[in-house]
Amino acid sequence: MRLLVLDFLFKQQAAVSLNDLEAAFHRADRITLYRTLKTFEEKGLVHSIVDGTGSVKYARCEEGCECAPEDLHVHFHCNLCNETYCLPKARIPEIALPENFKTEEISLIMKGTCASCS
Amino acid sequence: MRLLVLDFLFKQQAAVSLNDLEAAFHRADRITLYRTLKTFEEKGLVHSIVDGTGSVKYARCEEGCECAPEDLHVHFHCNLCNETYCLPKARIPEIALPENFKTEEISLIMKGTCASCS
DNA sequence: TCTTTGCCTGCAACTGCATTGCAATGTTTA
DNA sequence: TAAACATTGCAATGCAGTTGCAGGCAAAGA
Ligand SMILES: [Mn+2]
Ligand SMILES: [Mn+2]
Ligand SMILES: [Zn+2]
Ligand SMILES: [Zn+2]
Repeated sequence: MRLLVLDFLFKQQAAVSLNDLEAAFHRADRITLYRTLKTFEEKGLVHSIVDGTGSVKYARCEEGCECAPEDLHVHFHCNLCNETYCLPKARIPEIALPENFKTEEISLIMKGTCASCS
Repeated sequence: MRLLVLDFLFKQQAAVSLNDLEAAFHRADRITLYRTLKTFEEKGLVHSIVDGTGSVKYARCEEGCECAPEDLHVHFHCNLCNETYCLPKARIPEIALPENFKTEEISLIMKGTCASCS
């Protein structure tokens, strides 16, 4: 099961929600798929994306990704096709914070119209 | 009711969730508070923040804010005190996107330790 | 003043996503 | 083979967000 899911995830262009997975593997139990995603995330195979649509998306991590701040990239959610894409080439720039703020994670979500939809 | 909530919101340093409001106005109904926030957001008095904690936060808009891309600022979620702050002085820099991506909204959430907690 | 109209509020119910407990099944290891 | 461990499926639960409906209140009109 996990191998099938991993294969599926690595073939996707866009990030995948639990519902997407369920639709692709209608013979597998929703909970199994849920735990599979959690396991993959824990092991650093995928990263999760909270894009504000209400359902968390998952996408594979780049080769050698540690999910560290320097590995972070922008995510883009298209309001037309409703897909969320990783933009690994759009790195998140340094942000100047007020005194004594210590950053551990950054999430940058852009919304609009993707290339396929425009 | 709305006047009380508006006054409360404008006094806060950190963004406020529906649960926060409910705790502050335990005599008011949860739904009324919910709809009050929605109304304020619709009228441009507050903006909502999806910080990935599972509950949406609300904070007042700056004077003259149109919630347009140029009004956008960074939000910071402290993992210790669990508060989410607006950082209106930390503007979101321009991000270079691939060809044909059109941006309508940007959300930049930073997580870490805030000044009060460090 | 009396009535109509529209807005505000509260209760109840419902949705959808995420999460956990537990038992059954399957797989590895001693 | 037997024990230990990992994976899966079912059921149930929690929680944030959302909607329908009806009563109450207050402004606007007759
Ligand atoms: Mn990504
Ligand atoms: Mn803000
Ligand atoms: Zn699109
Ligand atoms: Zn803090």
